[in-house]
Amino acid sequence: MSTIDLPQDFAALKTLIAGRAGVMPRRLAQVAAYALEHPDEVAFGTVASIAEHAVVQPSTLVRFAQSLGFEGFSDLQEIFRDRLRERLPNYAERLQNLRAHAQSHAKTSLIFDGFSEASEKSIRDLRERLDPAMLEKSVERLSGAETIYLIGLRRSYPITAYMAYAFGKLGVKTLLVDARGGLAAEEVGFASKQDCVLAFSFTPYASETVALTQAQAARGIPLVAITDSPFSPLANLSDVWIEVQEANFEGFRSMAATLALAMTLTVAVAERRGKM
Amino acid sequence: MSTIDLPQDFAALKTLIAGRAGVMPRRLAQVAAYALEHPDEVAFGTVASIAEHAVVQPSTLVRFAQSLGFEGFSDLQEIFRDRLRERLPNYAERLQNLRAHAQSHAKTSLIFDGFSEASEKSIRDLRERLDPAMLEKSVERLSGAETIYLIGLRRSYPITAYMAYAFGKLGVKTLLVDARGGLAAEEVGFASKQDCVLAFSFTPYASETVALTQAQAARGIPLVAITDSPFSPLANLSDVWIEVQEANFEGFRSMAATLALAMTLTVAVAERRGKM
DNA sequence: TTCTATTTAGAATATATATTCCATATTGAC
DNA sequence: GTCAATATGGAATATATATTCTAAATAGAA
Repeated sequence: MSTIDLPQDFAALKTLIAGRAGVMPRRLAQVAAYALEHPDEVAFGTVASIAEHAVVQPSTLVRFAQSLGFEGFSDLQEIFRDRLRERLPNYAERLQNLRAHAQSHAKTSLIFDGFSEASEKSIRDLRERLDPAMLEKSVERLSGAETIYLIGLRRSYPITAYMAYAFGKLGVKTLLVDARGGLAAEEVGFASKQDCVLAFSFTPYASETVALTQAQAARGIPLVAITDSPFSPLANLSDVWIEVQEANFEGFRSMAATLALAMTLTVAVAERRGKM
Repeated sequence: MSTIDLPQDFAALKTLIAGRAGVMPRRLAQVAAYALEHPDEVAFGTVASIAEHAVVQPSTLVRFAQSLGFEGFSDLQEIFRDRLRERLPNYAERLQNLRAHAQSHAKTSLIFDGFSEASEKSIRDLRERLDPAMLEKSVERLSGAETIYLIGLRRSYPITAYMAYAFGKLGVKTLLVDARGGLAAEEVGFASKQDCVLAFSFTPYASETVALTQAQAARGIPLVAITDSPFSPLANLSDVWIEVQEANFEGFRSMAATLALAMTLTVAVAERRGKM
């Protein structure tokens, strides 16, 4: 059996197994049925534990994997694990798959696919993980502010730039702190305790963002932080902070989840303001 | 340490780790940060492989787990595995819960839901509609340029700001045309036929973007346009243009699809450049 | 039925993996 | 600075795990 037509993802594996369902020896068919019915067990279990559940011998699992063309059971198990971790195949793997299936697509489309998937995954993850109470607290704090100071550099700058624009249209007073004129520290220095700082920073945390935010926190200016880990230098500066982790493709992190969150904050704050 | 207060699920684990983030020894903090950032790797990896990725010794992982009260690393790993097990089958359920929960509790969560769905829909739509041939042409034209002039104002400014940042990191020469100093027309006037203009504009097309782009097209500068309709004033300025329609929530259009496209162009152009 | 080709069970083995241990390094209090 | 307490690196070890192997069982063809 050649290595070329090995299934690379769960869908392909299912197809392969379904195609052979009729001509499989009894015990192998038993394994196949169990595997498709309990994919989680297969992903996490050991050969021994899975064999026990499927009521076969451990060696049967190995033979099953080999009969599908895998070298051993571990290779087959990887497919089940990838399914759970929703691993986005990287560019090189995509190209390989493409060649294997001889479909003629454009290379750039693959890259677009990758970024689309990263965006979708990021949003899905944040939907599951976002803490509604903390979101509410953020909106409350921001809507209480006279002026919102937006701090975000490098990768986070597009986010704050968007918010400055949208808040502007909605009549919420903001100050976009950028490092352009080298006056960032002076600008944000005008913030008072009636204002609020909204800071964005992600690994590797831009030192200027961290320094500016720390300085304001030390002065007792209310702060809302958006960052990617409890270990972020922004996380321990404020009791109100939101964790956002973006998936990446080829090392380029999506911004889709952060942007959706930014839009949410913008609209929610404007709406609450309007009611007061 | 007693066994009683051991975290039983991922959320509790995160809380526990976040609480100790400040008072953790260096290497243990390093493990904690890695674990929260790459929960999938921790779920599936071996002590050796995880240690390698986190750049610590295998024994550090065991000590980390023990410092949290677990008997060994394997017990801790179970929490990470449970997290993945729960997710896939219950996803639809969780979404429903989120909606139900949001309705009773927090209005802001509903807004976030709305923006998430708009983002997901936008990306899905673009994946279906994007013409690979036109995408390829865009990459070709952009990668042939000496300098890429990025034009995008208002809602499109975050996109061009992102591209300017990412292109910069990748060593591709760009000029971000913004209206800050009122010098946009002069800046973009330096463009030559060896360069390329990449313009973004969506309804209602910002007059300045349209004017700047028209002027350059009239001078014969190569142009790639990203816009939202064949009737856009940008669409008939260039034979190379891409249509992107974003879904909106409460009148606020998503930017997820445009951003995924922008990332694609950035990476594809940089890659093609690298090969020449 | 009889014979042959497959398939299977289970033990044996080789490999991978988590954990422990201890000498060395680092940190923090005085 | 000095000392004690704590943390770390890396080798050693015990354990778990996948895989292989062989005799026995089963199925299929004549």
